[in-house]
Amino acid sequence: MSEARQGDCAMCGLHRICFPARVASGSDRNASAVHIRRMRIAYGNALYRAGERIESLYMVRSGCIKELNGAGTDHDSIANFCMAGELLTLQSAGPACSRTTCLAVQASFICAVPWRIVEEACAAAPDVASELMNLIMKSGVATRELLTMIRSKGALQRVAGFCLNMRARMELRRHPAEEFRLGMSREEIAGYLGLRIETVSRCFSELARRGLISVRAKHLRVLAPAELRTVFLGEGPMLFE
Amino acid sequence: MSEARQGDCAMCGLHRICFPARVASGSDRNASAVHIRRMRIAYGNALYRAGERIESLYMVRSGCIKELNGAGTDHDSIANFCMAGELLTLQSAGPACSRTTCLAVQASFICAVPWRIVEEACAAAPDVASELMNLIMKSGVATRELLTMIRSKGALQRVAGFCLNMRARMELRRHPAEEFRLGMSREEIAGYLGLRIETVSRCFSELARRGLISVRAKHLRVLAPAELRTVFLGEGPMLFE
DNA sequence: CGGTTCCTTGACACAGGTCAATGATTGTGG
DNA sequence: CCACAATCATTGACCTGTGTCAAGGAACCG
Repeated sequence: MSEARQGDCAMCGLHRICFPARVASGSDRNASAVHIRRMRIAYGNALYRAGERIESLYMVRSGCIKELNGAGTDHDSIANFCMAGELLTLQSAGPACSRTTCLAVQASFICAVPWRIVEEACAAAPDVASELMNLIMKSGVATRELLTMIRSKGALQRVAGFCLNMRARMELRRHPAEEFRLGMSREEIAGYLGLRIETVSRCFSELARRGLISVRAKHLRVLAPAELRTVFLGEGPMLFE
Repeated sequence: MSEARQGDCAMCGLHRICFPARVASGSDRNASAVHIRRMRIAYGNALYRAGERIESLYMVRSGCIKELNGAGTDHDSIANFCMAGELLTLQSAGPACSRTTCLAVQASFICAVPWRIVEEACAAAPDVASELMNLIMKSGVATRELLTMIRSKGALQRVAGFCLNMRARMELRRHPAEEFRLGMSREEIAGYLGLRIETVSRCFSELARRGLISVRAKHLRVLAPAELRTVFLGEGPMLFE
């Protein structure tokens, strides 16, 4: 059973893009199973909290994790949503303690590689080190893009951008991209986008009214990505009618 | 002359906190002078532009540099202001091309260390490597804090936070912290904070009316940091009167 | 000193926040 | 499996903070 849980990396749908697997198998093709630890986080539970020492690099295997600045007591501190195939911890790794808290937005499975192993792999293989550096910087770029969006775009544009972003990430992981399930609540989306839940709701409705998406509860279907992009890029705020 | 320009690291007021100096002098105490290159960027000129290959790690020695996402053609893309003693390039270093454009907000002096030297120093000294990693992550934390501020705070709070932030950074570099010169224009502050110049102006005026700061053109004086912090932390938006 | 650019201030409009009521969805116990 | 409650999402009416437009005023530069 433990054997089975640890040995199925090759079977994992994410194997193609799995950085942990590449790290762990640096020297030995079969070592990955030994070093990668699997864990399940139930809804609402923490993977780790601010102030704790982070001993592993984590990847979301399935589900959705929200990364909160600090203890995450304020509802306005969602720094990022991590979907299947994405890495956590990149902003607060190393010897220092975590500055973020990671909570499961829905029941999630996580793969973990001890940082010690990551560091060894980086020292042994320069391409792994530079890939890690690239991943860290990319995570910074994502934050900056969110910042730019929130500074300069209206509510409808933000929500359109959110839908497109989610779609792109789903597609990257080879999920069916047209229709998928949002793991997070309206409140979490609102906090992430710097809006209120009522506004998020109104924007979803408006986009649905225009026939660009369809939403029912947490099920989202992107009907017209091209027009959605037009809305996202378009100037000015929400403009009903 | 070239000797003089390169040899005065020990005379530099920033020497205490200068990461480039520490990197360059890793093996040899006197090597720093050899590897650190100095340059002057005139007002409005670029240190580098998006798409260019970055061959050095840069530090602002004096003046102020604005880091823009992408080409920086939009006026809403200011990712950061870099003041004396602060590092650039941390988010877009390495083999990839720069994703940011760096322009001089005012005439500035820059110190540069080739990334090749940085990498060598990191390989040779693990504490330099971990310090670099820490610096990169800290720059990410700053971006996240800005994001949180803009998502959750009103205009007056943002401007108060901006004043406090500037003050703290001046203090860190041993500048006189009560009164200093803002290098950037109102338009640049507005773009950075996600506001319009009129709003920034009104907020400066309001804070001055309350006796917390005094502003005349680009000269800023922080009169009551404690009360300013109260405004910054306080809930709700601007609230004239 | 005159022109240009930047900053300040005012009047007004509107996007989105707030408050409140209703409807949908999920979870629980009989 | 159905009722019931609790939570979450939607929708409407209204209000306010900040954007927009416009008109001076101050600072900078030749």
